Amino acid sequence: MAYPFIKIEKKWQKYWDENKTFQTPENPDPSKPKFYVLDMYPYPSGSGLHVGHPEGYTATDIIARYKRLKGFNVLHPMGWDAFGLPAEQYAIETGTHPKVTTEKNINRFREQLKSIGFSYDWDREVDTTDPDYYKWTQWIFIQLYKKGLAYLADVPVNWCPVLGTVLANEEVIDGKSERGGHPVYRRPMRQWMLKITAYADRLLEDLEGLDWPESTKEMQRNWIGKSKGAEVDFHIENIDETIRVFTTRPDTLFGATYMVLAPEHPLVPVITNTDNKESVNAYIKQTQSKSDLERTELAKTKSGAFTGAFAINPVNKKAIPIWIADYVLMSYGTGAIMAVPGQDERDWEFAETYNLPIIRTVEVPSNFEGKAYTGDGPAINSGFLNGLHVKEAKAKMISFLEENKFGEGKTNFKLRDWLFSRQRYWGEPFPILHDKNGNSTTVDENELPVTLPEMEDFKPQPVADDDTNPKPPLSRAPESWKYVEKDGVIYTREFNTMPQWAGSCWYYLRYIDPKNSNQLVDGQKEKYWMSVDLYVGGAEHSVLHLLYARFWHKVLFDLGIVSTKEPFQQLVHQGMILGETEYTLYKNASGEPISAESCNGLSQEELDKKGIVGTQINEDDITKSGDYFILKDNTKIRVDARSFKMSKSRGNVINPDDIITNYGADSLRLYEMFMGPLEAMKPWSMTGVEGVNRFLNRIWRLLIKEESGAVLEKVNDDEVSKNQLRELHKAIKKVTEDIEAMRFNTAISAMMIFINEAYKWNTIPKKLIQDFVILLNPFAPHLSEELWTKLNFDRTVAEQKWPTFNEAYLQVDEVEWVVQINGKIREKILTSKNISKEEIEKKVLQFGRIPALLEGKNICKIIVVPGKLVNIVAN
RNA sequence: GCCAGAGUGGUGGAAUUGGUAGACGCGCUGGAUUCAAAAUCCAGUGGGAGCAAUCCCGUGUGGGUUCGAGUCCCACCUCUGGUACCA
Repeated sequence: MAYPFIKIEKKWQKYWDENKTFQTPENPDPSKPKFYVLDMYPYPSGSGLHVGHPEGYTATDIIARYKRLKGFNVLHPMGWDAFGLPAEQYAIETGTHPKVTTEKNINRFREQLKSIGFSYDWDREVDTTDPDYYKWTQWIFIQLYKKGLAYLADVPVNWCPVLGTVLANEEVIDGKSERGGHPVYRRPMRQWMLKITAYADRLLEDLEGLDWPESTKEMQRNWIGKSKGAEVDFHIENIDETIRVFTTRPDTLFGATYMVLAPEHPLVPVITNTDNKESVNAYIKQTQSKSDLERTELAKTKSGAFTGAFAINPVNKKAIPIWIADYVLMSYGTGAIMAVPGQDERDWEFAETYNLPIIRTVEVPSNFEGKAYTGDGPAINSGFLNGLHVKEAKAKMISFLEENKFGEGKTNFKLRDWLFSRQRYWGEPFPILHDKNGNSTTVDENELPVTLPEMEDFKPQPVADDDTNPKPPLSRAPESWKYVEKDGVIYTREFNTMPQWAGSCWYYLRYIDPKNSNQLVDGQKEKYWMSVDLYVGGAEHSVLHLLYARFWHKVLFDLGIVSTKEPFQQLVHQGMILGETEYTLYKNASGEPISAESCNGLSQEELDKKGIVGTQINEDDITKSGDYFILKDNTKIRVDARSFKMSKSRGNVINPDDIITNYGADSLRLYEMFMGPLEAMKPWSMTGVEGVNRFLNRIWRLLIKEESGAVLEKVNDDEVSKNQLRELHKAIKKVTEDIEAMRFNTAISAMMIFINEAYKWNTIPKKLIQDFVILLNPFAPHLSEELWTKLNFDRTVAEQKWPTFNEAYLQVDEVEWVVQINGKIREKILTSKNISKEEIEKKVLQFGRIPALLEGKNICKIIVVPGKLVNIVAN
């Protein structure tokens, strides 16, 4: 019989709610240390919570409850990232206002989170779509604007026709939108930009001090993409123009045999001669018509066109041909390069395609077989640089360029300014007014927020062609909203809205002071709570959210609003939870089973074409042979064993509500933590859930009479035995250390070991079990509170102190040594723990089979690892 | 291609600084209980040889360092995530 988890969990959730058990006081006791533990707040989607959410949330909840018991003031809040495309798409499809859907979804999410028993301070909830919240998002934008960090610009943007909006570079992956995977095209548009590039160096440098996963820091470094080199001016033969190029390899200037401009480079029409005009224009047209997707897909072979013009290499005055090619991007560097095929793989490929000369300027190693050589070596064919290695040659060339005014040393970043406007309805309106001459100004700060107008039709409008600018939904807002009179001048409001990232750039600050109507956050409170001590969330935000939030935080730091350089001191990503492992048997068109290796590497399309169907089969029908699974009754047939990402279409989605109903919230929490390391990707297993549920039942039955619910007689006031004390303190030590290191799986295993031991005891002293119930509390808070009450202990677990372990209790009188001969275990021997090195050596040589095994051998050496192992080296 | 991380039983995963590989859970096998089943409890469970004591093999592969390697070094293979002409 299962313990009555439904009743227990409801009871305690209600208790916590009514007593505001986990409320963080407005003015916390300053004598206590603080701990700010933050979850990445969810987007409240219509499908509710999935099992991925409670993974990170349980981890932080364990930490929060543990830290409270440890005597910390804990800030552990939750809120909603509620602006964004899905609510709006849904609204468009159903005609329901996004506000309505959002509210409904938020209520559902809140209810679900409460049903898992998370210890959030619900009085600090934030909602990015709440005007009281986005008032401050708008306020921050005004500060950015005032600092010159927000500007309007005509720039080539990522236009996604399906979504009817532009996207930031970070939101485009392989030429497709990050959300939904729709194609993205380049087109020029006048848009709001945020000058994140002004903070590039600081965003890069300050990564150093952060306790973040190395991979995430590396991703941000790559995204910022700092590279040092030089800019060099090339005069154009017979035309009074110069073209500036950026290169990271100024040392290879002698090997520049041609030059390439991006097709969009402004000097292309100027320098192209009449003979080549037609082919150049044709090439430009060809590149323009491609989407980003096609452009990357077709990037296998290099293409380009000759302009007919020549540039003069400043270092040797040689004339080199100028080409245009789409492998040079207008958006990076100067949009022009000097091509050095000898030392650059792309240039080599292009030179091969168009038969352009190749000069090596770095001596290749004797065993080198490739084409372009990008490694180090002495310079050759390079005049005054000959013999110098790359580093010295670079430095010498840069001073040569600077002395002769041919160019200068220069650092470039891959990071682009952040495209900040979206042509959608469901986002923060910009606090910006435009006059009829095209000048813009900000709304007065005391008139914030600029609320979203009520509208019937909030669909984005498709645009006919690239020359028409899309009309954002707000352009159809009521006149009373659209036009504003200020000092006798009629202004038009900005019709674009902010991207979804805006609200999440600073929400962690609002939790500190969520109701403040005068300031974004009170300075004193900010100083107390910041920075976030632990931030847990998905790795998918490694670049987007985490980079944007760091940027805003630095701007707020410069404004003196926040006191720390960085918002999130420690960051942990929870791993993805996959569906249950599936065993797939493939069958060919005639329905006969075929071996899995013949389908490996084939796409779903190719499988469909061949009529191959994968069917799921039962684990009982297969067996393992070597590295593969095979059919039991046809051992020639290999079967695929894999777990997949949960998805509606695959039908392998696990709903946390079902787990709570069938096994309880404590089981859900415990299972999510017991599955494996928090950061790892791991498959779901229903039998695993049953396993931890069994464990909770075992705890219950250890102490409680099943029929009556009363405490068992063997739970009494007896003295705690030495053995019991040791087992308890082993558990305290392990659980404490593992929580600190966020190794929750092994912490749970330590509690299981304790309970397994406890089942062997005839009596269970209350004193002993009391500490165990506290250990259990962060993991299974409902069960632990209920047991606490049943055992008639004082107040609630949440008000107790975390037990400390005493090393003295862990001591044992006897130790077991492993006796090895030449590294192989031959005997085990028990001795008192205080035996000396000499004594154990002597003892071991006469013990058990050891003398016999050493017969006829010379002992060279005896290695003793105190209290553990003796290794006799003999030949 | 490049960058980062990971490969351990049938399975999810444990193994402080190199020192008993496989903790704990799942599954499986046997037993107890039951009219029977479920649930529960007890025992066993890496592979191979042997009646047994015991021995041999075993942490992706191949080398190396060491008294001793899952752990350190070199080369390679596979998988996962990120990225893609960034000059």
